[in-house]
Amino acid sequence: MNEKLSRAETADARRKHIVETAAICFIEQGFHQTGIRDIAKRAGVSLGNIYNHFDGKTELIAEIATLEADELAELQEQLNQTEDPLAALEAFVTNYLALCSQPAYAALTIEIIAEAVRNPKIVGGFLENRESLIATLAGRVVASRSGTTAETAIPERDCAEFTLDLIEGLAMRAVFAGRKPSKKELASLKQAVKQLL
Amino acid sequence: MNEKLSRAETADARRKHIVETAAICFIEQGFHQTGIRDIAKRAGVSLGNIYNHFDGKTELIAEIATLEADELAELQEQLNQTEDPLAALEAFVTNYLALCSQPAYAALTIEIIAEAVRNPKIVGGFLENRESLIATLAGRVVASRSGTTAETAIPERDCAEFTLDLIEGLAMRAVFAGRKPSKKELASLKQAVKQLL
DNA sequence: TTAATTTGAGCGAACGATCGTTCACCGCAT
DNA sequence: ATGCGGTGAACGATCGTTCGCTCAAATTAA
Repeated sequence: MNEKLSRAETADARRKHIVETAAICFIEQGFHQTGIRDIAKRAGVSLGNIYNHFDGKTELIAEIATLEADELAELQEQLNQTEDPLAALEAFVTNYLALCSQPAYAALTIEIIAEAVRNPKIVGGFLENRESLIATLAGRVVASRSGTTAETAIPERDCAEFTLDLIEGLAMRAVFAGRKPSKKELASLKQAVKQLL
Repeated sequence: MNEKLSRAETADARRKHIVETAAICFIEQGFHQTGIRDIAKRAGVSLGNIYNHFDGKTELIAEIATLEADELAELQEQLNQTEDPLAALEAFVTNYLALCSQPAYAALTIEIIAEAVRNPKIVGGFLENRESLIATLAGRVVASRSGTTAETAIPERDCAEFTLDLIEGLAMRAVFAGRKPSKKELASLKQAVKQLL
């Protein structure tokens, strides 16, 4: 193919590389403890050049936030493709827990949340993807209930949110303790999700 | 009593006042966006004087973290004093949700967590109090189960953690949306907690 | 095709602001 | 007289961002 990359291609690659490097820095040092110079140095790029690709520091974390949110889309797809709703839910719990339990993912999430509190721009696509995931999840919840109709059941929307809460909470505790969730904890989690249905 | 306060008394009052002012600043602007000068100015205290009372900026957020953790002790007491375990749990859910739903409390919590990731000193008393609360909660969980013995039940310790996860998750969502949890949400939450038992 | 021109990636010094912290000094309570 | 709460100027470092510049690729004109 093309041995030489077009200008647009190298620019895109550079841009991507800068974002990834920024993510690494934010994970290791935190958003506010990371200077543009740190990112530039680590990415092997000049200080000023970063401003040729990004409006500023905020756009960097915002872009990372959307990248994180995009990972939810994959989980959502798997959630939809599995026919048996209960099996789909079980697999989702395992997969989403595995994602949230990654120290790098957790660290980034915390930085993003802390920043999003005061900067609505960052929340951007993040909430949209999550909202979409919640809706899908709620659909599977209601599907898994067919047959056992209890009129005291938790509204499926709330049930979906609670499921995410449980997964994220367990993951956060594990990450803070510097370990992966144990099999026992995963079993408890699956049990809890089942009992919420 | 004493019209004039002793030197030690005024010093303690000053210290307290500085911590509270710092908390306000951290809530409004975030930890890293707040300068020592901001705190000094707002507290009506000289810049250098803050260093007569605190080692530095980190000690301020650490002290705030312990203050936040102390609020958990009150909830724990209520949890123990109510005889009926199920009623105690219901009341706890309501009270802890109310606490976590306060925007100021939530904002501080996020700042503390984000900072605690890279500074173990801050976690200090925070995790101890939480651990104690979890233990108490687990005790009430097991008490509320007496009579209905299902051998598939979630371990009480996990059940206690899950309960906190649900409360905190719901509260965080409400705060992020700029509202209080609705009565419907509270009802769903209580229902969910019951189903976890 | 070649020549002229525009475009934008890439660079690093420089800017002004602000950061956390220290310091020498002051004055009152002990 | 001693010590400590209180002060604010000053320090060195670092911050995010801007600026003028170079140069090669892309585009247009010839």
